[in-house]
Amino acid sequence: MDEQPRLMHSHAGVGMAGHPGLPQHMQEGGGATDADGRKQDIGDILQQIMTITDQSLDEAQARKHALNCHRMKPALFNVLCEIKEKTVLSIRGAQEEEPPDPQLMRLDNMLLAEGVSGPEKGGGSAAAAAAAAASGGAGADNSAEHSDYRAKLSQIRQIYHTELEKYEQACNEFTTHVMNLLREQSRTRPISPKEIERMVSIIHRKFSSIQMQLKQSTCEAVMILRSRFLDARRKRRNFNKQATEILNEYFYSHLSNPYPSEEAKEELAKKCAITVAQLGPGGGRGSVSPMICRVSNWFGNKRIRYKKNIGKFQEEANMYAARTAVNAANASSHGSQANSPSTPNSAGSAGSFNMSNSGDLFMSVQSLNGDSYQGAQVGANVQSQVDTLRHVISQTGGYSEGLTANQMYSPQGINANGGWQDAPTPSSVTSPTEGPGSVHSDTSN
DNA sequence: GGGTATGATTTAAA
DNA sequence: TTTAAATCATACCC
Repeated sequence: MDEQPRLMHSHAGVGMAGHPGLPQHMQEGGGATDADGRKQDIGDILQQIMTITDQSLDEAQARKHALNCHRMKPALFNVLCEIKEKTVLSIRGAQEEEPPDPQLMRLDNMLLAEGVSGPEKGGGSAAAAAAAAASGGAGADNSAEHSDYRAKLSQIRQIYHTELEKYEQACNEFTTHVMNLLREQSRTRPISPKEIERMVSIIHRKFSSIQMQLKQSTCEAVMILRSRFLDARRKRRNFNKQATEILNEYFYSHLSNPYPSEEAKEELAKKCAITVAQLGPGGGRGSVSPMICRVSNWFGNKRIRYKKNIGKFQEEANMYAARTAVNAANASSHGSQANSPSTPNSAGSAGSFNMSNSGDLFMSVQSLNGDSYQGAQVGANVQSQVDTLRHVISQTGGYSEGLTANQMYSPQGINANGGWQDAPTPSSVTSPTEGPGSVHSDTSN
């Protein structure tokens, strides 16, 4: 473009009497024949312009060149300038600055907050961190899931940036192309800088609307990913049967005070092979380890459900009482006096706790005898109790069959106030002591 | 599909 | 911070 485009400012002063669109020289020496000839010329030029698009590129270039060199061209150009002047006036109103699109702003903010746009934060994202924080301390243990989340988010981020770059490149290319075209066209028709500016802004607007679609899709993808991630975290995973049995054994053998200490919880978690659960805010019950949290959850649920419906749990209580009694008896008969009350089953075998010191066991065993509980019986011989129990079992063919719940088991652990017999002081299970009103005894005595 | 069991979460209290 | 209690949400069973 070595030739300076003839922009609109070059036509100042155009217009005169006779023919407002024609310059002076076109109206001079006017005979009828001349006028007719001029009209014919203009008509020809216009006709050529109209048909220029129907021609091949080479032909069009040749025609264009011919037009540019035509003697009537300056006159025609000025006519077009004048027409343009009026047109530009009419479109001036549409040039107003538009306020930023609120939806676009929302999308931008969201992408920024999710870590998709803006600077990348250590390969992760603000959202991942937020999700981790929302999970209530389970973050470290869920690193696998987090890394999965981060990887997917990073993928989204990458796709987003690639697409965005493509759009921007296409936008720039298209803008350059249109500007070149307009510059080229400005040789044959008047084009104001504002008009070019306007065209560019139209192009940018079109591309930004496409960008908005991209941003919207990205946001949706992030939302889906996030909801899936969080939903997965909320999923309940049942404990396996063995874990439930271990927990139940502990619960029923510590019925008077089913509040395992932190250590006991940890031990239980290990014993049960409790995996990391997806504990959300509050679900952790304030504990440090998520595994311990799950144990705490289990005990919390168990305590409240047991208390609410003791009758329902009687059979279960009987069963576990009998089982622990057998375990105690076995331990006792092997001469291995239980000596580790603090940590469940530190001496016991495969998945059962040694409850030799558990007063709760006695409560159940004594109930099996049909005797009402008497504090004086505290310290009764373990073996005799177990023998009785075995007798009952052999007679009934099962732990509870043939016996009513009341015969087998009477609700224990709950005091008249609806609380547990032992003070609900957590972590006291390590060494159950005989408090006032306590109904259990320690066999080690 | 509906009922129940059960792990997780939330809220309030101590 | 832990717990009780209520509630939610899902797994499981029929």
